[in-house]
Amino acid sequence: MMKRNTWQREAVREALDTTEGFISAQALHSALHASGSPIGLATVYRALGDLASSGEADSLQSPDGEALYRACSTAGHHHHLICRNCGLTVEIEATEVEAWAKGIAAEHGFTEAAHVVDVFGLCADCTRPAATTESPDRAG
Amino acid sequence: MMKRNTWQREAVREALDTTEGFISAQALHSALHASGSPIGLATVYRALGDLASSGEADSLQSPDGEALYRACSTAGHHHHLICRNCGLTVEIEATEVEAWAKGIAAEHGFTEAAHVVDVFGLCADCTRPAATTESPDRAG
DNA sequence: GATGGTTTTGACAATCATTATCAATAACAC
DNA sequence: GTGTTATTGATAATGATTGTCAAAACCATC
Repeated sequence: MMKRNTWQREAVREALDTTEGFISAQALHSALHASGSPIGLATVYRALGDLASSGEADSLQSPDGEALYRACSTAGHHHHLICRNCGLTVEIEATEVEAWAKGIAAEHGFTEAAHVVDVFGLCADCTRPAATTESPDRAG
Repeated sequence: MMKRNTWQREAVREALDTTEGFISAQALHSALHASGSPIGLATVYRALGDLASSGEADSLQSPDGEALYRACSTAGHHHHLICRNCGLTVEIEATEVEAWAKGIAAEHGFTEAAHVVDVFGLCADCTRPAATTESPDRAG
């Protein structure tokens, strides 16, 4: 089975690149449609899945059980600081946590330890009280 | 609205208590049915949700986007070390990580930081090469 | 123990994300 | 250009979860 290059796959890759934070497959599909692309939903799912398994994107599960994707520049292992209001995402390195995870795992006899470490919060902008005239938009 | 005690809620609490690792709502419902309980699926979902929000159980998203629950003895905030093969779960404290998460969040202007920190690996038993005569059972 | 107000239950429909299906299409080697 | 074959996309199917609402259960009270 040889991989072929299609404009659809390119479109997904590009849309992901130009997206600030994490985005769901559904939202990405909507965004593409809004830009005039007739790409199909199933194709977006497939492309995102491919991107994720090839390491060009990384994915995480939102608290709602939705799969979220993001283009990641850093090829290596890293984590995220995500604003739960506007979706702003900061890639963070977690040297200490890596060490900690490895240590904890070893301590309990575990091997091949992988870990899920993501921090959700409110970014500086979204921290301003909602009582103001405007409430920040939800990214999507 | 006053909470009432029903045998259903007790059944869910107990089933969760006697379960080794994390379990999904569906699986817990099946288990209860298998034990002869006529409890409804919706009720199991409700009970688990209540248990989770009252802090008596904690929940996490499986890589498949399923919500998994587990009775937790430790009332406070803690994390998990989970065997991806047999489901064995160890509750761990992560003082360092708490501090780190708070620090990272503050450093980037984030507030109200919550974090998802779970370590998946192979426990000591499951680490033994699969080439042996027996392969360990998958917990369910 | 019976009664009544209110919560809870449960069968089922509805919703939502995701995956499978499969004929039509498009990419690539020649 | 031609043929082979991976890819697409509309839609159905799946599977987890939530909403609905009348009937049943809980519990304070008599």
